[in-house]
Amino acid sequence: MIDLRLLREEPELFRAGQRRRGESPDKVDELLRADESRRAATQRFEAVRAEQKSLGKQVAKASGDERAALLARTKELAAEVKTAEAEATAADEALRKAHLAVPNLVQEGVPEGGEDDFVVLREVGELPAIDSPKDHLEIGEALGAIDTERGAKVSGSRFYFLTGVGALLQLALFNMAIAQAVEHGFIPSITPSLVRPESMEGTGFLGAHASEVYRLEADDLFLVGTSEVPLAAYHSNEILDLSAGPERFAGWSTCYRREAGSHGKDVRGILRVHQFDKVEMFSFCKPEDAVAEHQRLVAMEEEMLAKVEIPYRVIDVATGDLGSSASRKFDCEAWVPSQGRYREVTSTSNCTTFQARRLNIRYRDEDGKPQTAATLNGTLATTRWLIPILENHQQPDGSVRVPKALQPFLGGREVLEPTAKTAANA
RNA sequence: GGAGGGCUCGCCUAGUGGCCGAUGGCGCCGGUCUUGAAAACCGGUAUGGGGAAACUCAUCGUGGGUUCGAAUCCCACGCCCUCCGCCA
Repeated sequence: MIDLRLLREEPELFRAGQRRRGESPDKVDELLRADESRRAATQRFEAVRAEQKSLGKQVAKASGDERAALLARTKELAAEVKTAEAEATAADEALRKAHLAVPNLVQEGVPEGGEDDFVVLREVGELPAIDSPKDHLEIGEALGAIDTERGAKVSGSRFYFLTGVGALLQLALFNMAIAQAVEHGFIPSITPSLVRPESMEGTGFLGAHASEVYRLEADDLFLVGTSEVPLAAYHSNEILDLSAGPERFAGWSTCYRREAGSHGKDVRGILRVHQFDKVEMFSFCKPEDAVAEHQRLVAMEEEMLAKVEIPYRVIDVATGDLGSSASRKFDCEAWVPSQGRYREVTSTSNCTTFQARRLNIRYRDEDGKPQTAATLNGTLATTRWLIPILENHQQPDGSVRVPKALQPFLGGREVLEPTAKTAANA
């Protein structure tokens, strides 16, 4: 939710923001009107309510004819109050709807356009020279690491088993991510994967992405698509102490996505799946620190990518491809040799105060007054990372070299060898 | 699945129809005292909306109802806790 005070003062700022996103500025004007009629309705209600209260006090003291006369008047008022209140409530609801419809203000400098109009900020690392590279699934199957056939048998398409070194590799990667997060002052956390509707709603995932979300109808709970949801909701309706700096979390959770509308896209292997694991960073900070915090999160992601020795590029996502909460988004895309292109492996968004306003997350400023906090999120590692790791480090004999930084987390293993016969096939 | 208890201002708590936005304690902030601190004492200390301001309105888990008037009475729901059963 955007800042209504700022909207009243500088509506043009938000109209321009809508145009930059490629959306109509009409929503901004609708919001302005809703805001105005809510204030008018509120004032009408408050006026009659104030009268009712003061007359009510007189009734308590009065007696006899005086009391009877007052009662007659207050009875009329009671009806007026009731209608005025109903109108105020309706105006409130209308404002809320209009408020939710306006996305966050886009940060200065974000490239304009759609999905393909991102700007490449930098490319890091040398692309490996691999003759006819095998893809991650072929490598993974030879290593006895990935089993999509049985995943499909047991759970359906876009499901998989990680087995043997596949399971170990993911655990190693995630442990390395958590270790790095702890080293940088993030609070390691393991979060719920099922959340209540208000948590889902508060983080904005029931808006445009509602069809992406699994819902357990019998219990009215949602399966999260990212631990951003529980981490953001963690401090909902709280006033934080940010005097010592941002509060940072690294949450490890399983993530679930319906992948509705992506039928036939990226169907091979584990690139696009219904269930995966992820370590997600999440920061609560003061709004003035958000831009610096965003850079910090990108730096964390790049540190991880450097550790697994994968070539990547960082892109500045264009306005039309931003989520409604984000003011700016940087993605890191890893080189995938079998596809000869970069694929997204991390994404970090600066949500400024947009998400926190909706979740009612505040902090106290120097004067002790509550102010809306800023929130940011970013990926530190996911199951998808196994793809560039396996592919970039594949060797002609079918083995896979383990990046140095990862070796301690794999019991010192330097190479993953193919198994003639995997345990699963035995 | 069954039975019971609870939900009030950071925490604990008082409050059974008007004098209640709400008591007291703890904590926190400021002051007095002190070389300094502690103790003691004094004062302050919820959030949001509207208003230039004076001020005003809302909020006692949520939503409805009764009433001129509800933290307080009635109904429904939510959540938390305990016990029993079942499962792990």
